[in-house]
Order: sequence, then structure tokens, then C-alpha cells
Amino acid sequence: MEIYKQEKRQHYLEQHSISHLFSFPIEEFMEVREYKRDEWIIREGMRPDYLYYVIEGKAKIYVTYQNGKISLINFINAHDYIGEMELLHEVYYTKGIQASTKTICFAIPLHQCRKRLLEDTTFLRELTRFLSMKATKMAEKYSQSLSFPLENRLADFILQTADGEVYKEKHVSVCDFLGVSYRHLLHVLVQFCDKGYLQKEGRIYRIQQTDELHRLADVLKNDSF
Amino acid sequence: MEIYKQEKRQHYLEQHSISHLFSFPIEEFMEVREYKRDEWIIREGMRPDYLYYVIEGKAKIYVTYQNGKISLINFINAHDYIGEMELLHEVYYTKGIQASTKTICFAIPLHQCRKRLLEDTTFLRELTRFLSMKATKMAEKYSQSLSFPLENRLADFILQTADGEVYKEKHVSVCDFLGVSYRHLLHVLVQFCDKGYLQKEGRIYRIQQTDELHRLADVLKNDSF
DNA sequence: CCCGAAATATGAGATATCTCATATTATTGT
DNA sequence: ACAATAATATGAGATATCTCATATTTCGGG
Repeated sequence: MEIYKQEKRQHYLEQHSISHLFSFPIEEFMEVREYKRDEWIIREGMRPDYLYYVIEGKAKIYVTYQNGKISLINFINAHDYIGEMELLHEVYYTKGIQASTKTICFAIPLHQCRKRLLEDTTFLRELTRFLSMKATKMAEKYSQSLSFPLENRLADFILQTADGEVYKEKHVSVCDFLGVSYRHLLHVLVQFCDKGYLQKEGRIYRIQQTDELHRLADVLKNDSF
Repeated sequence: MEIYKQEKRQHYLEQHSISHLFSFPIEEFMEVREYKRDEWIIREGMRPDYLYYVIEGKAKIYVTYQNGKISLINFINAHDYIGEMELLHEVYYTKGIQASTKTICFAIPLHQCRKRLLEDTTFLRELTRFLSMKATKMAEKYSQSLSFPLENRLADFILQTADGEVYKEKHVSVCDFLGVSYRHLLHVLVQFCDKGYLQKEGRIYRIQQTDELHRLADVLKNDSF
């Protein structure tokens, strides 16, 4: 992890200002940090001393179960908070958060700001919105995952993560995220190719029939937002 | 739906006071309402004019998918909010909420209180806590549901809903909630009986080996709180 | 008190998904 | 450049779960 100083720090504070999300001058307290790919931003079980706000990059939330199985729970993207659970709750089992690309974030020290944050209407209103979205998205995902076979969830995932007409996520991450076995993911991908929805080109997949994928993915939409 | 007046209203306002959750006198605006079993508190797609706080009873959140399938998403219990999404977001597709027992709740009129609620630190902090819990619980459920077979989730569900050593939830609701077919739920229940974890007595199941059920259920615990 | 709807129950065959075994191909550290 | 590790690939058999068909029982409304 690298902490930006001087001009570099200034640059990010100005380019990605979040002062409007607070009613007190937060910037003077904030650190600007960069985490490298695969670096742990928060280690599972270790209570963080900072509240983070991601301004660039992607990270993953993991949890380890008693049987040793590790699950990817969700992605974290730009404009997400990290560590808000620990700010709000005295007792909380901290989940592991790992950068999956270079990730730049603001780090707000809790020992200095905790009290003020919890009394700041602007911040609380903002955080409440963020959390309500998160709760709803999770609820949606939950009922989706229970109600539909991989075919539908994968179609949705492909459309969400494709770069133009190119899909190239790592299978290992995907089957983890979608909660299916590697074998089965491959199986369904082959089906998609057989049906002509996708075309495999070496290591990437090219989307051939967006409409068909949409037909599968739309089944699990209910337009909450 | 019945609106309590006079002494009855006063009684509930006093017995279940929530004035400490607000920094302005909210009670004068609040209605006290009773919904009967199966009555809709909020109809899917209809934006509610009130923020509700449940003080007694149980309700269910439903969503209808494009293919017509209706899914039970979650339960609502005493001390939960209803309608907070609509308070926080201008644009939001409202889910259906149906009372599953007689349900008594406070109803706060948004046209009168919206502005003050969104500027009330005490309320916002409280709501933020509530939502963060909700988000985390959903995230947990999500990864659980994906990672483990019904056996584990059912064991957990039985322990959570059992009254003493008696389990007597309706199969139809349960398989809906756990997202499995009726047939399969029965199948696993029979297994539990065969293994001696449960004993069927007419229409109820008596828990015989709590420890064995715990062993199954504990696999999906990670002690977040 | 009777009827129809809802809930419970069970069997049998189909599908979705998992586990394990094994091979080939990238990627990465030294 | 090489070895180790991770990612990709594929087959085959085992399980978990679903769908459909059909019977019986419970329960609320007229």
C-alpha cells in the first residue's frame, strides 16, 4: 500500500472531491491511498481504523466459513464505501476485502472523525442512500439466485461485464461469484456457444446475439430503480 | 386496515414509544394501524405515502418477476421499517408487503415529515444502523444460499423458527422462502426424520437432536455480529 | 354441514449442478 | 529460460433439485 503525498495527494483530492458529501472540512484528515492488485485493503477479522471511499479500481469482499470454504460475496467499485459497518457497529465481524485491480481510495481516520461523522446530517443521509441501495441490490440478487438457473444469471453477468461485444472475465472468479462449480460454468458457456449466443475466439468470447442474452437476463429483472 | 384512535392509539404510543429515535416530536403525526393477516400493507408498484415502523406482527416482502413468478424475498418483523426506500429515493420500484399475522405499526405521513426526517441526525443514524444490518444480513444469506445445499439452510431455518422443540412452519411458505420446490423440501424433511434429527407428530415436527441440526446450520455461520 | 380451495403427501422421471480425475495451456517468480 | 503455479478444458458418474401427476387431508365460507 502506498500513501500519496504532496502534489499527488492534492491532485486526487481536487479531481475527485467528496467534500459535498460532508458538512465539515473532511479533506484535511483524509489520506489518499493506493492498493495494488491482490493486496488486502482489510484483512478478515481485523477491525479497520479507517473509513474508505473508493475513487478508482475494483475490489472483492470475501468471507471464510467454518468449513474452510472461502466465498466471494460481492464486488466493490468506484464510489463505494468500505468499513462503514465498523463505523456504525461496535461489534462486527470484519470481512476480508482484496483489491482486484489497482485501487485508489480516500481513507478517513476514525479516531479523529468518528464522532463528527455520526453527527453529520449530510454524510448520514448520503450513507443511508448508499446502504439502502446496497441492501436492495443484495435482496434482489438473493431472490434471483434462488429462483433461476445459472443460464439466466450468467446471461445477466455477461451483459454487465462485457466490454463492448467482448466477454473475457476469468472463469475462476465468475464461478466463485455466481456460486457454481467451474465445471458447470464451462458447461453452460459451451451451451451458449452451441446456441450461437457467443462465439469463442481463443481465450475470449464474442457476443453474437445480444437480444437472446437479454431475453435470458431480463427474466430476473424487476426494475427496482 | 384499521386505524386506532383515542385511548387505543395512546396506549400503543406509550407502550412502544419510539420518540427516542427522533429528535423532534414525531408522535403527534403518527397513526397507529392494524393490518389483518394476508392484508397488503403496500401493494407492489404503488408508492406508499407513509413510512412504517412495525411494533407487532410479521410481514412478507414479495416481488413479481416478468415471467409471472412471485418470490418471497424476506420477512419483516417487529422493529423493522417499511417504506424507507421510498423515503430515500425519488425513483424506486416498490415491492409488495403483506401481513402474515395481525400486524400493528406506526405510520408516519411523508408529506408532513419527509423534510424533517431527512434532516434529523438521530433518525438518520438509527436508520443507517438498521440498513447496514439489513444489507449485511442479505449479503450473508446470499452467499449462504449459493454455497450450501438445502440441508444446511433448512437446519438453520428450523432452529430459527422453532417454538421450543416444536417446528410447525407451513411448507408452502418455507419452500418459497428457501427457494426450493415443495417436493424437495419434503424430501429433505423426510431425511431429517430418518436420521432421527426430527420426529413427525401429525402436522408438527419435534426436534430430537438439536446438536445435529446445529452442526448442519453452523456451517453457514461466520459470526458477523 | 357440505363444498371447493389450499395444504399436505408421495412416486417417478428429468435436469441442473457437483465432484473427481486428468490433460493442456498461460503466467509468474527466480 | 525453467520450474512451479494458476487457469483452462473435458469426460464420466454421483447428487441435489425440479416438474408433473395424483391422492389425501384440512379448513374457511356459504
